[in-house]
Amino acid sequence: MSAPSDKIDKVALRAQAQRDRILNAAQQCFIRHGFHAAGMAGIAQAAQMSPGLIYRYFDNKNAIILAIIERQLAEKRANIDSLQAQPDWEQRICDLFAGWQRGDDSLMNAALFLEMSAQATRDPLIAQALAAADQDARARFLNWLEQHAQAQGATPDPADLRARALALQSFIEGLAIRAVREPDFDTAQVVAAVRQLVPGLLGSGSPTACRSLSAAHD
Amino acid sequence: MSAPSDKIDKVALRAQAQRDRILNAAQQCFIRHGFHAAGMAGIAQAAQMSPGLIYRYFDNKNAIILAIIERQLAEKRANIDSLQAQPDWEQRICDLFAGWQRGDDSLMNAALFLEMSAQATRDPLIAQALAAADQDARARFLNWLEQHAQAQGATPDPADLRARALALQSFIEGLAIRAVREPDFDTAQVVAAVRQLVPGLLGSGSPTACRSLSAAHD
Amino acid sequence: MSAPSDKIDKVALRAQAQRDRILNAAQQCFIRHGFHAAGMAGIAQAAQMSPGLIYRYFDNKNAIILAIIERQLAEKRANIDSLQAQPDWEQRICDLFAGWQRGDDSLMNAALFLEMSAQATRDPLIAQALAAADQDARARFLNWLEQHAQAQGATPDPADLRARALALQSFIEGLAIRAVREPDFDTAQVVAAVRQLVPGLLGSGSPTACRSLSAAHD
Amino acid sequence: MSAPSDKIDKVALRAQAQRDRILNAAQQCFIRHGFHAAGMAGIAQAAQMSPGLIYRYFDNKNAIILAIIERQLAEKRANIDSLQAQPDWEQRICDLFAGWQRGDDSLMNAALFLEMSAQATRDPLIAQALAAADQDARARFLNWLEQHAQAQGATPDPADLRARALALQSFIEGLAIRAVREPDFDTAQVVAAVRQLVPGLLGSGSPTACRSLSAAHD
DNA sequence: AATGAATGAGCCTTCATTCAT
DNA sequence: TATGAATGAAGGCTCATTCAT
Repeated sequence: MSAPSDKIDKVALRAQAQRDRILNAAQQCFIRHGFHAAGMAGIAQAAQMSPGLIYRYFDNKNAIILAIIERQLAEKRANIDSLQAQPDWEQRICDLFAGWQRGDDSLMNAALFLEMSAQATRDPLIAQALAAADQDARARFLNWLEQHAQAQGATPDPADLRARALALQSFIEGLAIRAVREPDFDTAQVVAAVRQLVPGLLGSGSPTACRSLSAAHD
Repeated sequence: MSAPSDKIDKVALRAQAQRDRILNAAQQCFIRHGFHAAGMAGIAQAAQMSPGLIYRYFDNKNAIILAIIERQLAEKRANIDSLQAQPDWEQRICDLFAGWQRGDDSLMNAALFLEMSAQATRDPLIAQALAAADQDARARFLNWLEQHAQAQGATPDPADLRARALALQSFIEGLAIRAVREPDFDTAQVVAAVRQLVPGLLGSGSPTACRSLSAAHD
Repeated sequence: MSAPSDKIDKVALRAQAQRDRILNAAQQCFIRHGFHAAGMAGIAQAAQMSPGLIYRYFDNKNAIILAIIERQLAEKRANIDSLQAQPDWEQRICDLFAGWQRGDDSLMNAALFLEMSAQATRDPLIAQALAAADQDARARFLNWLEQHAQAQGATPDPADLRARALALQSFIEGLAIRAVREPDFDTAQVVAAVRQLVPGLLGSGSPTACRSLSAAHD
Repeated sequence: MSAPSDKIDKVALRAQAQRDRILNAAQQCFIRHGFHAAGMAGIAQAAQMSPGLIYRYFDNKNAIILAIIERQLAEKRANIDSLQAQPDWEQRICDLFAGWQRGDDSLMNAALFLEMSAQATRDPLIAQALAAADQDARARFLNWLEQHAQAQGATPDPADLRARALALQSFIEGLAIRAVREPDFDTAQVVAAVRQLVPGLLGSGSPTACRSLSAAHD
């Protein structure tokens, strides 16, 4: 005979599985139609369950959106981690971009990212979640740049590092938009663009060098 | 005595004024609530007219969305032009960013830009309009970089230039997202970030130079 | 100088001309789209005037419908008169039918006749007008049959005559429906059908006529 | 234990019941107000359900109209069949007429018939359905007349028979209009009218028969 | 007399949510 | 737990009618 805790676990496990099934279905629908245009009926069908059942696992549609967003943000964090872990980060960014172009669901989906960002403009709860994720992402970028600099024996200005982290973040998000907008874009160009920019970011840590470059223009 | 063309002009002028009033109201509503959640009733109220009257000037809600998008794209083009014209383009980008943060309607509104991009995922007409604007923008960026390089007597690889144009475009769009997401962000950081990145973009054109620079520090 | 009554006449004449222009336009629209689906805007355009002006000559749309109906009923009466006047009434009915098929506006239009009949089901005012016209038509038919019988020296039962008048009326209206429903119908068949029925109606006095007619077909 | 087909049957049965409830409500509303003026809200109220529910069973209002029309046409066919089956068809026609006067819903409703005919002028789909039903009805009339003639040993001209079928059809439809227009009409007159006309139609082509019949009434 | 811009009530339809089974 | 029928509040849009000019 099974202990009562076993049963509880089993129940909880099943509940989580149901939640996941709903979230997967919802994500698929949201990507295809957007948060608003995707209907609960469609989500239910995609999840192969009745519309009513969804409400046993989520309070309402907005709760699903919120959950999806949180899942995506976790995904994003994982991506950043892998970006950091991989030695050839240029290639990693290019892989990210290719995944975005493919509309890969397993990665932080780019279309969903736009939807989320737009939604955050209105829903303070979502805005807050995104802001937190942003802070986290930038902190990781910063940490990464710091380690990189230290590995090179450089001691860059902290403010300078923050600026670079911000630049890196902006650039990557800009690439996400590009992936959505030009799904047939040649990835090779992106590689080149990344090669153009990111060395400058990780680069010497000597703003002077950079500055001298621009100074040379004057 | 008044010429008949006078009256025609006046009528046409008033019609255009009405269209503008509707578009301004709609833009306001769209920014606040999104394309879908914004209702015709709300737009009518914001435009201080009855809902029915709107349909004298626009076929339907979608036509309004399209018109708004086209207006925004024109705005975007103007921004790029001004970016090109101004000698201190770093400052110009920072100004852009500040405008985005303020949610300035007169500029290409950043929240609207997200909404548009999300909508383009589903509506082919919008996707097409955005794609055309993107091509145009990149061509302008490219032209700008070319002129800049020529002014320096450099003859960079065309593929290289295309990559830089793409990078510039992505970075600026990434900044737009940032502006929406962190309305209270310190602009000073952005200035620094721009200083970090853009010189690398405009830079003499030899990525080797860039790399050798950073190599020089090792 | 003109007498004041002259001016009044001129004004009244112009008013009547305007009313007619509106009615003609409305009739055209009603036939094409039906009472409900025809809009005041369309009627105004067809009448080459502004929508607002129509309300100077008619209280509202329903008044126009009513006026159209009354005009049609007058038309109908004229048709019956001509039916009576013409010696070859068989041919006259066939002509009527052909006119209905053509959708001839100058005759009592068949499509309009259906619209009117349907409307009479709901609007008591219209029902009353139609009922009066029906009474009138039947009286004329009756009178016609009486004269026909007297011309043949017969003295049929008045109840019998009433029944025949009713039959004639029903048959003709049934033909109107047929004309609307089968616009490409061969008129020859209708001629034959008329030959079949109407002699039976007129015929109590002249069996020979009846026989010779059908004999002519064999 | 219940077979799964049991449940499926029950569901399908209920669905059909709901469809019928809607159609009955719609028919009632359409008769009272016409296709256009009858609102979905009214139909829903008459069917004692919410407006939204109707759309689970019908795609849109037009689908309801179509379904109503098809139901009416089936009714019409049944009426013709019963007309043919009954020995005393004169009486049957009179019964029909009385039913039309009563606005009997179970029979082919006369007011609805007008509405349908008017609608067919504009909607090609409806026109087609009505045309098909007309062909069918006329074929049945024709068959009926043929059998009748053969029973009498007569061999009438086929063209002649077609003409009679057309005449019969027109006359009956004309009676339907009359029923709508004069709901208080004395049915006795109709009986007489029918007696006047129909013998001529069924008659072997021998006017003597025609004459002797009407002479028998005097 | 004439215009046509403006109104606003009302229509058809959708969809998140609930509830009886 | 699961279903899916049922609800009803909006939403987009039309159109008869009015009114300032």
